[in-house]
Amino acid sequence: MNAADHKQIVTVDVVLLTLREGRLAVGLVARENPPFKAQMALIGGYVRSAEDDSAEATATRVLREKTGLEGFFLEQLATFSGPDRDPRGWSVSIAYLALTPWSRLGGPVSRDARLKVVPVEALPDLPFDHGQILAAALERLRGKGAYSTLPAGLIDEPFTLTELQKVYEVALGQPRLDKSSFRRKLTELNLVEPVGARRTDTGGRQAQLYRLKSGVGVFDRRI
Amino acid sequence: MNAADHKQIVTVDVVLLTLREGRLAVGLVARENPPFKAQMALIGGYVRSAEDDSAEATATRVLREKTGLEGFFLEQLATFSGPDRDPRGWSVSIAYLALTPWSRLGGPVSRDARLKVVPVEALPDLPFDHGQILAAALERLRGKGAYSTLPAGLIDEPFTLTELQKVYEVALGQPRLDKSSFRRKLTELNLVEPVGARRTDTGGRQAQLYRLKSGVGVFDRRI
DNA sequence: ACAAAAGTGTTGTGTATACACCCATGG
DNA sequence: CCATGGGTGTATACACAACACTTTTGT
Repeated sequence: MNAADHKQIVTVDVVLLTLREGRLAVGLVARENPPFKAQMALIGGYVRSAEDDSAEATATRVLREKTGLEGFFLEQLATFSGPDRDPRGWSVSIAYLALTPWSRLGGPVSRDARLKVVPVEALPDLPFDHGQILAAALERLRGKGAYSTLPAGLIDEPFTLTELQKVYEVALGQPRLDKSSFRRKLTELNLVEPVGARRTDTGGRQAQLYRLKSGVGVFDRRI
Repeated sequence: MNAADHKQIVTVDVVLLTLREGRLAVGLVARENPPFKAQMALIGGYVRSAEDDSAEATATRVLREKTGLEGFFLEQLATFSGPDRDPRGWSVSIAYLALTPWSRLGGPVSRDARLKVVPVEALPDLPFDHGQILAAALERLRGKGAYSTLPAGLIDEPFTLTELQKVYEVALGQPRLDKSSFRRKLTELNLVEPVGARRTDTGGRQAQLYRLKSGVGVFDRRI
């Protein structure tokens, strides 16, 4: 075993998903350096031993650097590796899924022209194996979204149940969930709790606002 | 950013699980080198850029080196990282879950005295964060086992349905699954198919033998 | 009064659980 | 003919999807 055997490149890539104008969208940045300079890519960067306490810390840091924000929902996805996925050499990318309401990106985005939030149905060609990583993220959202409150990370709290249902429909790729079943499950499983306000700007009857009871809840039944 | 920032250690650790005498057990090897020399630890090793085509290839290789065998069921678990988990420095461990029937280990194990298969209820202290990695593996087995044929990787094909049910009971930590429901689900969801032989060595009525229809099947209902 | 959106009931269909029962084989 | 383990049927309770219906608000 020679010296080169220990020189793998270690990076983190984050799939930052949000819901923009009713469509699932992903945050991409123009790459500043080669390879693939100026091409749109997932938010990512090298792990820095000196400042990062874990790969998750790297994810938090690169998100802060590219969006100016912190406090995203963040979950490890999977790790991609091999000699060919990066032209610089044998590389490891620890991939993360991040979720955010669009309202948080609406402001700061304008300050950093490099960050673009692109609908997943209108993606440019992505460098490295970022297409695969994004596919894994969407599959996780669909899969885990069916039995957890994961999709709630895509909108602001508080929300109305109708709003939340629309988020689930988009996240799961299901055109129409049943209103009655959806509400019963969320309330009976104690996943949401009402806040003392109602939404008044919708035209019809004023809707009760809710928030999640405790972070991301996972349950055994499907939504 | 200085040069040390790119010098993370990249390793792979494999949680090799099997079913030994009715109990869940994990394959451990005595470490040959410091740190923690001679202590029992998960099967693992450095990623070697020159010979490994991916982290999964590293997992396959270290399994071959420690057990003399190939062809295990293998699935990526998660990646553990940080400055403190390994005294040698900032490290990344890509963890894998491997499953095997005990019969495969029974033979070659005796050839390599370093490999021990230890019941998970009688574990020694493990080095690094191997305790955490093992916990993640058991949780994956329990979680995914409830809606997939994952636990079948713990026994030989062909098997009787009673045998398979016992494996599920141990893997999921459930003392007693209902026989009728278990059988109905496996057959109605087309997960197993009968082979043309029956088990004759059980005392009572001869049992039909089955095998999995197509690798590890995942389904939406619980077992 | 009407439209629009929120929110609730009702009903048929299916699925799970628990349990009892029958079948085949060896001693 | 009894013990042992394999294999099947059923009844009750529960969960779900679909759909209709009622309620509240703005215009």
